[in-house]
Amino acid sequence: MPEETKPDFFERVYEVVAKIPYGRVTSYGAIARYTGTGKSARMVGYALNQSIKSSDSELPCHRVVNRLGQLTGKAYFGEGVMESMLRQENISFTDIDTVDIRKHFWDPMIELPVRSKNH
DNA sequence: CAAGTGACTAGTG
DNA sequence: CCACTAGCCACTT
Repeated sequence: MPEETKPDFFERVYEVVAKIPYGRVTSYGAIARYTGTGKSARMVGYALNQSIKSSDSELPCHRVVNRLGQLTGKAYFGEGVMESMLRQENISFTDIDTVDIRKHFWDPMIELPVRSKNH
């Protein structure tokens, strides 16, 4: 029987998400670009969806929002859970379902050290 | 195997 | 600003 044949892309997404600092948020597209796939922002959300199902993921997937700061994945956390988690981290909101992404945006392309082959 | 779906985004008009 | 399109790709029907 086939085992979990997850693409490496999923694993790379998990690595990046695990490094999002407390009190910061990033976007699906930003993660997609950092992992090298560019336009597959949809798969980032898909990967997180898979991880959240295995409850012991421990990934701060609540810190991932869309490019406008909207909590497009809140439905997968339970009622008001995502908002609560973000507010607990002192993240400010500009609307009912929207965080102030300009203030809290964390771009892995900038903030994470680029993996160079020379190290 | 074809068609539909989705936690997205950038582009066009 | 709004509506629509194309690209993306794993997964479901």
